[in-house]
Order: sequence, then C-alpha cells, then structure tokens
Amino acid sequence: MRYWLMKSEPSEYSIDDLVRDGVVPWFGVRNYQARNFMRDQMRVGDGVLFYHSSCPEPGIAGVAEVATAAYPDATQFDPASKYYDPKATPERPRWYHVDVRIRQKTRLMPLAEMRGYPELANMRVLARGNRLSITPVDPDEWRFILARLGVTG
DNA sequence: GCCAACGTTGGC
DNA sequence: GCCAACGTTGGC
Repeated sequence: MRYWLMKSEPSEYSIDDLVRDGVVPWFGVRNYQARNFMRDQMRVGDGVLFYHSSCPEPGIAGVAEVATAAYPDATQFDPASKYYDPKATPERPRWYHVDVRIRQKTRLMPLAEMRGYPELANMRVLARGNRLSITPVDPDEWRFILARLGVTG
C-alpha cells in the first residue's frame, strides 16, 4: 500500500466535482515522472491526498484512492484535445493514467498549515521549486495528515 | 551528449 | 502580474 498527493486546479476539477462524480479518470498528465508513478507504482486501493493548486487557497481538500490500474490516456489521440500528442499512437501510447475514487471531502488543510508542521517538513510537495503534480507521501506523513483532518480508518 | 532558449508551474 | 524553478526542445 502506497500513498500519494495529486494536484488539481479547482477551476479545472475540484474536490466537489469528485464528490459529485465519485470516480474520475486522471487524464491530462504530461510529465514523465508523474506518468511513471501512475503507470509503474500505483496500485488499486492506494491512498490519495487531493490537493487544490493554483487557486486562492492551495491545500489538501480531501482524501481519495486509486481506483484502477493505469491505462492509456485517450486525450493523447484526440486532435481536438488540448492534451493531444501527435507523437502518440494507439499502438504506441505515450501517456497513461489511473482512475481516482473519492473517499471523503475534508476540511481544507492550507499549504501554510502544512508548512507549519515539522512532521511534514520533508514532504516533496513542500520542497522549493517542486512542480510535480503527483508525489509520493510517506506512511507517517499520511497518518499524521489524516489525524489532523479528523479522518479515521 | 551538451546546453541555451523556451515554456510551464504555481505560490505569492 | 511577477518570478523562481524546473522540464523539454533542438541546434550543434
């Protein structure tokens, strides 16, 4: 069992959208490191911290889980999509993603609060200059955050 | 394979 | 809107 933090811009897709949809295909990732995390390391049932980025109140907004193994991102083949990749073909897909399922919306844990906890000081998402949209979360960090959010089990 | 230029991310 | 940081591209 692994744990992850996945960023989403709430103007594109928010925790409330995930509550409404239940499950969402995490399409549109165009970074090799993030793709490799999904394709090579994620397993069904892995824990996910749903993080709001590029917005007035960045921070953790809910808890979710990996719902499927990785599969090819359909938008890479669609010339009308902003995620279109002319170098990808159905025979040789370049981009993969998993589906993510809601567990629960939580109170927002703002970025500033996260930075205030020594227990989270090593989180990759807090590292200076970090731009990765998907980052691993240590089990201790996961447990600490869920406790601070009042999430049990 | 190097590396400068360019584009993107994302907090502030 | 600014700008630091970093990934990607492409000429050589």
